[in-house]
Amino acid sequence: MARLPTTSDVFNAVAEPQRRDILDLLARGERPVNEIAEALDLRQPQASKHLRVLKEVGLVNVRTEGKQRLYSLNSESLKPIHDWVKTFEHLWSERFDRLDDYLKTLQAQEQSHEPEE
Amino acid sequence: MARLPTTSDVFNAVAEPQRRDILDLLARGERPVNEIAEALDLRQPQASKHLRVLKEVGLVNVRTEGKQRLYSLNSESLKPIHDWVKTFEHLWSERFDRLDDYLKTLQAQEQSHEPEE
DNA sequence: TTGACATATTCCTATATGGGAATATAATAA
DNA sequence: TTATTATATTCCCATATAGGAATATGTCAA
Repeated sequence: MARLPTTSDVFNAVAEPQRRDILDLLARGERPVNEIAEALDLRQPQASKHLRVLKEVGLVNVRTEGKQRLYSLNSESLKPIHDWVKTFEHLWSERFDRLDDYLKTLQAQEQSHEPEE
Repeated sequence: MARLPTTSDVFNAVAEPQRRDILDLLARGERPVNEIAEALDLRQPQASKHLRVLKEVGLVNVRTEGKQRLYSLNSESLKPIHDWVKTFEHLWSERFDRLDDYLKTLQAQEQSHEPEE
């Protein structure tokens, strides 16, 4: 049934590089649409469209101030990605190498106690 | 020009939940296609297709053993996601609250030294 | 060779996309 | 009101899906 919509979750929303760029920019503070568009070399309508997706998945907030709409980052919405990818961290990080060795040692000891499966 | 292909990078590849499930499974060790399909309640062709995408972006490796093809996780390919999302960590993590406060204090002191912008 | 098992590929289709262009809506000022 | 500025939406289209179904390829054993 085709690919999941970009608005289905944060994973799909941030798959688009320009939307990640927007989040990177907003990490430094809230900004109006035009400033976002200019900073990232986007046309205004495309910026608005990307912001709509980010808004729908909860990655940004908006507030109106005069004619402008100020978008800001809602960084907590990135947690699901952070949490997921973190579960793999120990597989490559040196920081966890010693823990890895230790766990393997424990496992080896257990197996030596129970030879049969 | 339409959405980026799922094979364009790891961000797009892992946007599909079932592909994340496959990676979660492979984190516990290499497995043949049929076992992956069965464990995740997928038909074999769909499993093969997802594995093809994961292979193309370097998230998995394969080796042939008899009739089987054993897929394994190449966790380092997840680093780009890990690194990116980590840059936002301090925005929500309590672990960084004190550092945040400290930096704000520093900033406040600097501003008190240079009242004019 | 033939058969059985394991995996990959192809064809089909509904669906959603991102960009361009044009236009609509909103808010303020004159 | 009208003009101006800021933003959002709509219409268009080329493109890429993910799943189902069918089939092709590969590997081994008898």
